[in-house]
Amino acid sequence: MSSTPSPVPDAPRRTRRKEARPGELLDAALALFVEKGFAATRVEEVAARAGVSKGTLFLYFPSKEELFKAVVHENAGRHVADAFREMAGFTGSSAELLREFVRRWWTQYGGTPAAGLTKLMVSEAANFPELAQYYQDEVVGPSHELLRRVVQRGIDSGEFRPVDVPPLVHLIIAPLVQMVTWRYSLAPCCPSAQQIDPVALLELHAEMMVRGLK
Amino acid sequence: MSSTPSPVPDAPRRTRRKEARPGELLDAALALFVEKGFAATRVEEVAARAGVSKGTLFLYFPSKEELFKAVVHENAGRHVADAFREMAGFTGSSAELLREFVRRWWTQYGGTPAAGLTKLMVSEAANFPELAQYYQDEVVGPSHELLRRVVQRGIDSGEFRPVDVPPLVHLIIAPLVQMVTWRYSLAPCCPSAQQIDPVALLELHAEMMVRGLK
Amino acid sequence: MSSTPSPVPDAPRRTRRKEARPGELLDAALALFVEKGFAATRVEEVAARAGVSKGTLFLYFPSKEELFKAVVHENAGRHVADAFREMAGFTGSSAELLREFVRRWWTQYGGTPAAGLTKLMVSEAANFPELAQYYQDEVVGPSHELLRRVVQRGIDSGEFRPVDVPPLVHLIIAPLVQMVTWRYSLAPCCPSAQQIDPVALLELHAEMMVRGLK
Amino acid sequence: MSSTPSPVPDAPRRTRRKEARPGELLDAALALFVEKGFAATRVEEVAARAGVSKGTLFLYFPSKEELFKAVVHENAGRHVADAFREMAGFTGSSAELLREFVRRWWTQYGGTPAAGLTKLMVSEAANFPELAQYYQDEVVGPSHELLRRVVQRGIDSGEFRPVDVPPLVHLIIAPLVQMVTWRYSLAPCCPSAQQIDPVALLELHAEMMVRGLK
DNA sequence: TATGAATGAGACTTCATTCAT
DNA sequence: TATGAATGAAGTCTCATTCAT
Repeated sequence: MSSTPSPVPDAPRRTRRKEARPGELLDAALALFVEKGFAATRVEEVAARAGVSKGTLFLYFPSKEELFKAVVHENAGRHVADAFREMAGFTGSSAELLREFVRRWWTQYGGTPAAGLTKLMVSEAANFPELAQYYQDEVVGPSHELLRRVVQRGIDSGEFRPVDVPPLVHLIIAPLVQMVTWRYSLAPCCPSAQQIDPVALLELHAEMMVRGLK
Repeated sequence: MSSTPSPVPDAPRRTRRKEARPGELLDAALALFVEKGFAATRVEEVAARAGVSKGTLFLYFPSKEELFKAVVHENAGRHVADAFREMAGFTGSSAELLREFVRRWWTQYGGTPAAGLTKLMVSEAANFPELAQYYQDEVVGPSHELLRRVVQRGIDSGEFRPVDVPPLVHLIIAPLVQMVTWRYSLAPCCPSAQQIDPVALLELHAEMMVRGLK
Repeated sequence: MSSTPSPVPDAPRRTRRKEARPGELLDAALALFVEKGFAATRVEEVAARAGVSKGTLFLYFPSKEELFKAVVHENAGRHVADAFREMAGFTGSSAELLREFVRRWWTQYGGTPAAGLTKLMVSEAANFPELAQYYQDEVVGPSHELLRRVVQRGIDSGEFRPVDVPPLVHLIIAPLVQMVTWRYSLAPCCPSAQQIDPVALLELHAEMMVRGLK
Repeated sequence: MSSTPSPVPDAPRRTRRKEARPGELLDAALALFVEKGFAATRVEEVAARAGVSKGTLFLYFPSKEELFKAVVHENAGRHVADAFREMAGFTGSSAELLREFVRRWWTQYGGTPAAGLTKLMVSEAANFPELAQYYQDEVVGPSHELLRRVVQRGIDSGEFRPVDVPPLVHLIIAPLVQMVTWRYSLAPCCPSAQQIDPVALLELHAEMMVRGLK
């Protein structure tokens, strides 16, 4: 532990650790809040999972509620902004753009630990209304906006038939959200439930949407 | 929303209503557990909403956990069995059968307070694994089985193109589950979010599925 | 239950039962208080053991404390007064009087359920100081007074050597009290403990006292 | 009696005394359990008497029951083992050995706060059967065994007349147990009762036993 | 900065007591 | 008089938060 073979003083490592603390705590908190919910998670567990003591957690976050808010802020929004940027320069067909969106959603968000945030917001929205609003504004709203543009692009180009766009966007998003919600709630408890390959499911989903829009 | 906080406005104290109490308590518990989660709901709140005192609740349910279990048992499974029965005798086209399933799902479940159970299970599955398994066995499994039959019926008759049925069933169910999950989580907190008419959304969903299956 | 084969109306039986109620409740309460202590005994148990409902108990005793006091009053004192009377007319030797006292103590008190009162007072004296004082005045004091007279009689007649009477009385009483305390506390839990025949023990006790006094 | 309610009069709040806490809590618990019984003692009282808060008690003992068990384990058995050791090397007459046993019993146990354990076990044996058995095995059994040897030694050497040893052992022990039981139950409530000097009483007891055994 | 012992508000649960029937 | 459903004060235990070290 305290024996450093390298002659370099341990200051840099300590500094790095010190700066890494909040991130480690946020990761631990995300995982535990997702798994057990906000109320059923004890701060001591979060601290232990991050490898620090209970008191240390409170040096970085003034309360359990603030820790929760930081978890949401840390994990929300980033991916949507990225997606916006990357979708903007797309030059292929709208069908292909839709397929690309679904694929990217999985690799950048749905398949990562950050996806647990979705279930977390579902569970705790009523107890943290201002966070729910924030999540709505930063994640849900922009995501829908992005998809509205994708669909409108297809309609405008004549590739898709004219449809009522907002409801359709809900239908595109629902299976994505549902998939991650499922993965972090019932799925871990139910070995009996048949496991569906996420990628295959998403491929089929994109296919169904494209066919339904022709 | 505007549901009566107390069953009778001018009810006297200490009325004896042994028969009605369990049901009133279960209704109150469902609403509060759905809204705030199991841990964040106090038994005293449940009792108050049912119009009784804290102690009375424990006359009917030996613990908060048992109350929770009773809430799930009370609200799970009933509707699925009904749906099975009514779908069995259907004689129209499979496209119409699919549309009928979606419509019935809304009138019999999605639009009723029992739909809150869906969000409740998402939130509490990890804390009540045995209940999650029960819910999987009694509700999720049978629902998927029912839909598998509906789709297979269409494929067998040549009305639907051949598809991998299990993933498709997930795609049919996802928007339904997502809708109620949404209604009991983010929606109440976000007036800014555009409200989508459920019936219109479900009509479009059925339409997209049918088109995607031709 | 309600079918009475006898043509006699059930009024007399009811009347008899009504008058017997307090006694049945007191018996039940004595047994349970002795077994589990005052605080750990629930009034509902007492009522159930007496064959009535919880509410009925409160028709006869205004509170659990008053029930306890009634139990003590009911069982205290009676035996001592009897003993006084019977000892008064004794004409044999003082050694024989001492033996007779010990024998009578067992048949009239130590071997009856009322003996549980001894353990009860030991356990609850601090929580019911005025009852402890009452018990001291009605039972302990008179018992010691009685024995003091017995011993003094022997000394006066020259049958016993001169001793300090009050401490000796304690020594005569201790094994009696200890025996019943034991029977209602550790003995029921410890089958491993060798069972001593009470009568033999008391015979030996009287013998030791008499020998020690010669 | 005049024992310090708080360990240090001007002790600051929130002192960290991890080592000393369990012992202080056990002492406080012994005193209160003896005085009021297990059920009637509130954990908050125990904590207050030990000079800590309610929550601190649960840092050291996981429940009130475990605290009780720890109190018994802490105070049981120690003295018996000591007595065995010291009696083993005795070289005087058996009469003197008996007197020495009684004296030692008082200085090492009967006159110390640990003597309250005797009354505690009498009161709570039925509610903690496994502890009663433990107490029987660790304290009562060995004590009787020790005294059996003492008496048998006297009989073997011809100093005592032959008697049935087990009942006699009960007679030797009864006044000792009775004395401490008394001191922690009725005595504190009854100033009217004549106070007997314990040492004088025990001297007389030993004398009576020795005389009765000649 | 980091620790973890200490705190005390708050939640579940029990049960003596009340009261409508 | 008898019942037992209903009540609510009180007790055990948890855990977010504080603070001496």
